[in-house]
Amino acid sequence: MKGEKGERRRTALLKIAYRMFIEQGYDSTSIDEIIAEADIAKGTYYYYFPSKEATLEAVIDMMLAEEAERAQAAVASPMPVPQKIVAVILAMRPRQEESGISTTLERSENIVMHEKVGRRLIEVTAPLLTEVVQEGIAQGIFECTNVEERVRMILFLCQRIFDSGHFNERDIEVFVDTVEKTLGAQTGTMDFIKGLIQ
Amino acid sequence: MKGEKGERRRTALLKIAYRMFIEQGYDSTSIDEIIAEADIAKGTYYYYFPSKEATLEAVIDMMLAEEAERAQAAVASPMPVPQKIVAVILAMRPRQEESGISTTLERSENIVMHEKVGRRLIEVTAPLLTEVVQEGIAQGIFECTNVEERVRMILFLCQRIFDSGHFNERDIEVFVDTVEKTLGAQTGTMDFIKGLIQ
DNA sequence: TTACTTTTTCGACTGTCGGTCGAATTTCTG
DNA sequence: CAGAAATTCGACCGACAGTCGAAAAAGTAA
Repeated sequence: MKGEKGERRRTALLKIAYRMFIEQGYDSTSIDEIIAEADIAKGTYYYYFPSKEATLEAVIDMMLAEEAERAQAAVASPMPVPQKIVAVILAMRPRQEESGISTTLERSENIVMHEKVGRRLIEVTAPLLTEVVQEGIAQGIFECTNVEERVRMILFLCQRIFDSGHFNERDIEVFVDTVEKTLGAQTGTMDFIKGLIQ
Repeated sequence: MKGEKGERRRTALLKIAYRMFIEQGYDSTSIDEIIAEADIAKGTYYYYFPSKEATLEAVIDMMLAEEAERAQAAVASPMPVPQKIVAVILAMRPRQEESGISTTLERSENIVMHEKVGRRLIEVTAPLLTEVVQEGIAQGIFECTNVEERVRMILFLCQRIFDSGHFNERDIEVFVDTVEKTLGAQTGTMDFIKGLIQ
């Protein structure tokens, strides 16, 4: 009939899982390791999570929540449109902790986690960026139809850029060019993106 | 000092693995199932493949080989440029057998396989399409720099379209529009793509 | 306090799976 | 035919996700 103590334990487990998933990757973190770290029996773990994958899902929610909040705040603020775009794109960037150790390096593993984070990130970010772009259209900076689809495409490309070693200048140049053209912006309008990537 | 009989067994195993990976997905196909199907002892299996993942790699090679050959032939032929592009894009389309049962449906599993196939497919296809686009530039159909990067980006988007349920008309319209603009083609030049997707 | 119900915890156990290994068997070679 | 090399075998291992019944802890009502 309670649940408050239980919630705290769940959160604690979530934080441990979060850290370990980021440090060693999802696949190579075993439940046994998590419960050892938490000093907990296996049954207890499965009292709070139905499966390992459910834990990953919850961890991802946790990761995205803060980031989404920050991006949302930026979008709602009275910033100029280009700066809002920067804010949203920055949210797409892999978190420092991640890139530090595992995710970036051994990305042939961790595909599952990486993919899931990516999908969710786009889901969260797309409506925000759509709003910004529509604001830009109202201001005459952009000119296009099918905003929603264009935005999703841009975010998708953005993810690719951040993902693997696709970091050379040419790729970025093509990306910026594509963004400008697909949104119907004047050439050079989006040049500032180049700066914030490297 | 031989290897001919051995090669045949390897190929047989590869074909079994290929079929089972496609029918049930990579993750949910166990080595035990494969060797049962092949009526082979486990040691024999590992005499031919160092690991399950190596088998997947080999299977993917097998899958891509034929497709790449066909695309290559089309590119080398004296077709008009647009038709060559069709040929390459068709090669990106998920194979019928795949979409039939597992890969498309339960794509939350099979991520590993799906991802690997995707990467390899782009690796194989990119140089071909680059060649075609350069031919198009020579003919004045396209006009752009950084062809290699643009092509990779297009293939990437193409994959996304075929991937998940991103199949509505608007997405395709945006895709076609982006391709035209990124290659510097006249509006409408690439409209034929719309037809060949649905 | 006591008697009870509910929530939480425990850890031994199971089944599956990828991979190993040494020995047996077959095939090649001189 | 003898010895070497290639091939096959299957018992075995360790790791791991997940289960289960029972015990302990916490809550409730008298």
